[in-house]
Amino acid sequence: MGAIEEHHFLEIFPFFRNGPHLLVEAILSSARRKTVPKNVLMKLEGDNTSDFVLMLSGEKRIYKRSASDREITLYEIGPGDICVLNALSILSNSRLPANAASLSDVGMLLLPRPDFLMLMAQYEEMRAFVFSRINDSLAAIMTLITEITFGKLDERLSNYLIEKSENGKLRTTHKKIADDLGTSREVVSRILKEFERQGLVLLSRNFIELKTL
Amino acid sequence: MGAIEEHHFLEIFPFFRNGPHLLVEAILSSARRKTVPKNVLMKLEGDNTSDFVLMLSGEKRIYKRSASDREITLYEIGPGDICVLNALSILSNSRLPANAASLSDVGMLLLPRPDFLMLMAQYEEMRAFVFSRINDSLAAIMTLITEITFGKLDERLSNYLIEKSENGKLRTTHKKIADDLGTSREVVSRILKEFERQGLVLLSRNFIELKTL
DNA sequence: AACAGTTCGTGACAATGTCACAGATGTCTT
DNA sequence: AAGACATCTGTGACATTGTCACGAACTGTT
Repeated sequence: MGAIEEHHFLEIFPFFRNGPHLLVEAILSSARRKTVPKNVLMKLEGDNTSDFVLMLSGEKRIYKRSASDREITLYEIGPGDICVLNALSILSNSRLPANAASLSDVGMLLLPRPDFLMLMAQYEEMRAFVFSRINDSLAAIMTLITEITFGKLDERLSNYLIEKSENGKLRTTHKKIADDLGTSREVVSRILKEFERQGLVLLSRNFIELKTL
Repeated sequence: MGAIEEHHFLEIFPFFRNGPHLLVEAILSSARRKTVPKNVLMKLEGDNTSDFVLMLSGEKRIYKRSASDREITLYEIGPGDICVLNALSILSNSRLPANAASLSDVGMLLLPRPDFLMLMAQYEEMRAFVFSRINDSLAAIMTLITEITFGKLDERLSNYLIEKSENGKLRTTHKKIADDLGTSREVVSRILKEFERQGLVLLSRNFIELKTL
């Protein structure tokens, strides 16, 4: 494991290039590295958080679950991100209001709460970094609320397909799409089938191909 | 107008009783007081914010609007509150992602951005206060997402009626309820009428009475 | 080839959103 | 008091989305 090298850290978090060198050193000396394999449930709603998380690699999904079998993704984070809910839980010493799971193998830096609070107290740049990331996620959450409240599902789904696909190809299940969008599997299947009838996509098990790029 | 007295401020923001006296003095000396009458649109989505707002009296509604005529209330703030979106916009120097309107006559303290940033830099207690308020609002927003995604509208509506009514009485319109809940006026009218058929409420123009307390 | 587990398709019905329009109820004017 | 007017409410018809129940199709394993 060992410490991460500074130049590597700065590649992932270029924001700190303009900050004081001491801040970067402080982060790297206090933080320990952790890796988590793909598809692991990392935090449950209600859990406490003792460490501030800086994402180095991989993707993480933050989501809510309902009593029945439904879910909705609040946001995802990747390399160079932090997690709003994680940060605020630590800063205000409260429990997490959502679940977190790894979407791929994840590498991260864990900064113990006391060290994090100290850095937030000492460094203007640390605060600016955290606030801007919190603000970004919050803006995304506002957009999410607008979309689930006012948006049409077929549009949300087609945006989703475009965003998630690579080269017009997407390897996933209808259930996973439904869990991201906050709807049910049947509805996704239904709309996708309608898309297929219109010649927009090609469906097969675990796979969707977009025909109109 | 004039400066607010310290003991009055501490009644509304008891959190600062345990903090350093200097912090309270700094807030009160930098802040200017402002009042806004009822039902005034105070901020539009996309506006910039130059001041940090501390609510002294009255209620404010933070909400999103759709292209059509629909709205949804994200949260409301009252005396002793601050506004997450306001705070984060200032801290990260970005635009507001939602609208704000006064629900009643509102009295507030406005703290210019530079002063606010300085207080956040200098005082642990200021940070703790702001973070805990941001965290509370964020938790409320998470709950909102869960409810609009997984919740049934009749339950949401009956909770709303119970919460908003005083002595089982509520003076409002169906449209306003719809705008709070993020649905349409017709749907609210329909469900309310069904409640009335079940003997749960009594409906008249601009007025709802709950029969089952 | 048979089996088990998952994924997908679909009909039927319930809940919610949209549209169109009529009727009811306040307020204001005269 | 009567009428004019704006606003609020009720409702039918239809579209979209959510739920339930079931079976078919696909995949990997034995």
